[in-house]
Amino acid sequence: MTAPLPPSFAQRLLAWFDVSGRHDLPWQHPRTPYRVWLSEIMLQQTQVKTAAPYFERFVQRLPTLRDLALAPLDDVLALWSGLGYYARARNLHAAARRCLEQHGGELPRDIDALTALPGIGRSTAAAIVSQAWNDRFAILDGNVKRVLSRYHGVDGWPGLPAVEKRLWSLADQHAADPLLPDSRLADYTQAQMDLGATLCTRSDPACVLCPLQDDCVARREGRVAELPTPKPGKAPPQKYAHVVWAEDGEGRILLQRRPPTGIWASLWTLPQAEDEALAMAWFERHLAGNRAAREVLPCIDHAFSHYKLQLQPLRWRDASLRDRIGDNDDLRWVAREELGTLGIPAPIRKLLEADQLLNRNTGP
DNA sequence: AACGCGGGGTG
DNA sequence: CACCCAGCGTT
Repeated sequence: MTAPLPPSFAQRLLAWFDVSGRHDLPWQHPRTPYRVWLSEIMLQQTQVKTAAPYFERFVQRLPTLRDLALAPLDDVLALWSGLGYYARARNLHAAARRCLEQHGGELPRDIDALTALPGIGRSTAAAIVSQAWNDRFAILDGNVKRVLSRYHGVDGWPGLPAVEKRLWSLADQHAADPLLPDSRLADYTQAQMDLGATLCTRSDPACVLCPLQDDCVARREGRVAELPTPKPGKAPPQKYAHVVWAEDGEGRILLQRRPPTGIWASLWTLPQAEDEALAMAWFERHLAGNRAAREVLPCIDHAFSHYKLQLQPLRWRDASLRDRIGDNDDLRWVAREELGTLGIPAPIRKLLEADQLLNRNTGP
């Protein structure tokens, strides 16, 4: 069971809408089922400013559902040209023809019959019946997802099924508010979209003007900029490398300073090679000791913002630098006690210090 | 569950 | 340039 919602969500939204909502959108005058339907289709993934001129031209050329159904598809596509997502136009045309055949030339008022028409999903069907007939159905478009994510502090990308389910549940609860009058479902639907489009915008929302600011969870917790959770980016590429862990007879570790730019710039780390062969070659080039006497340690996984790195440590004990390559500024033996005084990448430090801990606990 | 569709706006 | 926008249908 969830706690009862503040009963004033819809009321405050409506009071705000009466004063500050958008009342002059082309499809509001007159607000007929056909015009509402057409506007909702045009506004799928398309902003009002972009769609408005297309809407005006479309209804001037095809003023009724019957005109649309009887028009050649090519005419409809021509009116759509430049709007994008042309499947919307094909679906619109097909749906109009089906209305002519199956629904007496009218758009059905039944939500399931609407959803069965091509191009009309759950949210669009709800937007149509609520705006055209004041029927009590919740919408959940991008605007409402953003408003509800912030207002209720819902974490997670709204595209995730579990998150979307939660948002639908919240939208349904608000629409069921008994303080939301039967006569005002059209305005309530429009008010949510107006709030999302004009105040509760994706970036830099105008919270000080928002009618919901007093009990908005994101506002209270300072998480307005973090919600809704952005769509996860493409999986970062996985990269691999080997690191050479060489110790001398006294247990000191050979560390190398990274170049001044790039990842881990100027930090001290284990010498790194792109693959096993290059790691072996690095050992051969710089170190004297039994090349074959290496330990293959468990891999280390580390995530950067733009890629993931898996490191394969190879360890040699009792190694020494070849005579002709002595200590220099970028390569040095470091005693375990010194590790704390150097800048070392977290995963490398963890690797080295885990070993130190192990030696202390189980060593002779 | 993931993807394609698309032109336009935005940081 | 990458990402997002009054989503939906397909795979």
